[in-house]
Amino acid sequence: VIVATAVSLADSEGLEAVSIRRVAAALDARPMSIYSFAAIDRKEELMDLMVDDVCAELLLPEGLPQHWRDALHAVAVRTRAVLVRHPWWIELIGRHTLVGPNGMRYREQTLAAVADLEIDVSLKMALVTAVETYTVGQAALAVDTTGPVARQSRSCQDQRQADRSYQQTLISTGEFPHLARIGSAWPEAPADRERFFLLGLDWLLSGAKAALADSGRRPSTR
Amino acid sequence: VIVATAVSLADSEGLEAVSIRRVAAALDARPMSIYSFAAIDRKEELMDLMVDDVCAELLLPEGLPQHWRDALHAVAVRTRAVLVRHPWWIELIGRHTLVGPNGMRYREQTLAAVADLEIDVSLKMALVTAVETYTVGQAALAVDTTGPVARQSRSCQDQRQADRSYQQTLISTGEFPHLARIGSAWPEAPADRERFFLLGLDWLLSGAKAALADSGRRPSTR
DNA sequence: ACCTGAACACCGTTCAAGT
DNA sequence: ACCTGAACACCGTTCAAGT
Repeated sequence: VIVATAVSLADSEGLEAVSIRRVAAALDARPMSIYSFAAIDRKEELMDLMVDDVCAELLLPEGLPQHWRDALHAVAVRTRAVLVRHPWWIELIGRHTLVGPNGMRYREQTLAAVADLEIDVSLKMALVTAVETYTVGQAALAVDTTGPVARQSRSCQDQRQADRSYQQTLISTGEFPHLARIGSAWPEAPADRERFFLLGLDWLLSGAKAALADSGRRPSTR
Repeated sequence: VIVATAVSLADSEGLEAVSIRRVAAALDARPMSIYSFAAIDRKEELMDLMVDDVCAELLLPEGLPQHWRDALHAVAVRTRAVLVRHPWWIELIGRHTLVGPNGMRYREQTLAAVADLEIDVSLKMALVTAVETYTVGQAALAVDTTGPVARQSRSCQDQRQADRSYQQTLISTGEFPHLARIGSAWPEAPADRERFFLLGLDWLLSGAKAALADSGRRPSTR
C-alpha cells in the first residue's frame, strides 16, 4: 500500500519528489510512522520495494510464446512498455540490484523463455542478459521529453528550444559534417523510437540465433 | 575546473555526495561563489556540464577503424570502459540529454563510424542508436558492487550476504526452477560481465550486418 | 514497550546587506 | 554593480519524551 503511493508519486512528479515526508503526507499519516511500519529503516529500502513493485508489471500473465525468439521478443517489448511508464526505474536499478521476489519472478520468466534452447547454461545467461541490457538501455536513453511529466511544460519547452538553437550554432561551425547531414532523421517522436527499438531488437535476436546455430551442439533452429 | 572536482567527487563518493556546498568546500571557496561563477544558476546545470565532461572521454583520439563494424565495436568498448569508471553518468543521462559540445562530438564520431555504409540515413541512425542503447544498458545494469566505491565496504558486503541468503530461501520454495538451475553461471565477476557484453555486441553487429546486406541497395559487405 | 513529534545536520536556492 | 553570508523551506534520520 505504502510503496504503491510512492510509485504513483514517482510516476506523476518524478523520483526526486519521493520523500519520506511526502509519502507520509499523501497517506494522511504522521511523517515518522513510515519508519515504524513495514520494515523500512532507511529510504533506500523503500526504493528497493519500489523497484520490486514495478517488476511485478514486467510479468506476462498470458504466458510466453513457445519459440525462444518470440518469447524473448515479447518479454523485451513488455519490459520496454513498463519502463516507459516508470522512467524513474532505471535511475534506481543501478544501485538497487534486482533482488526482490518479483524481480526473481521476472528473471525466472526470462530464463523460461530460453529453456528449450539446447545450449550451454552460460550461453543462455549471455543471451538473456544481452536482451535485457538492450531493453534497459533503450529505456535509459529514451526518456520521453514530450511525456506528461515534462516538468513545468513551459520551461521544459523553452529549454528544448534553447538546446536546439545551441546545437544549430555548433553545427554551423562545420565541425560536425555527419551530424549536419542527419538532420531530420533524428528520432524524436515516441513512434520513431519504438521503431528503432524493434529494429535493433531484431538485429540482436537474429545475430544471436545465427551465432548459436553455428556453435550449438545440435543446431536447434527449433 | 569546477566541474572536474564535481566529477571526481561523484567518482569517489557517489552522485549523492555532489552538492553545491561540498563542491565549493572542495575548492576552498565560499559556498555561494559557485552560483556567481560559470553560468551555473541551478544544480541541474552543473549536472549538464558533468555529463558533457565525461563525454570528452568517450572520444577515441587515435581515430576509428575503417570498417564500420570494427569502428562501432571500438566505440562501444570505449564507451563501456568510460561508463564503468563513472557509474553515476547513466543516472544522469535520463534527464540530461546529450546536448553539450563534447556530447555532439561523440555523436559525430559514432556517425563517422558508419559514414561509408551506403544505406538510408534513417537506417544509419537506427544502427548507431542500437549500439549506443546496448552499451548504455550494459553500464546501467553492470554497476560494479565489488568496485572501489562500494559504499562502506563492510555494510555493503553484509547486504550482499543477506541478499544472497534471501534469494536462496526463495529458490528453495521451488517456485524458480530455471533460476535454480543457473546457479553458478550468474555473472558476478567484472570479467564475466565483459565477456557477456562482447558476446551480445557481436550478436547485435552480426545481425545488423546480415539485415543490412539483405535489404541494402548495394549489399555493401564492403 | 511502543509510537511520535521535536531536533539535528544537511540540502538547494533566495535575497538583502555589505563592499 | 557585484559578491556573499544569513535565512528559508525543505530533506533523511535520530532520540527522548510522551502514551
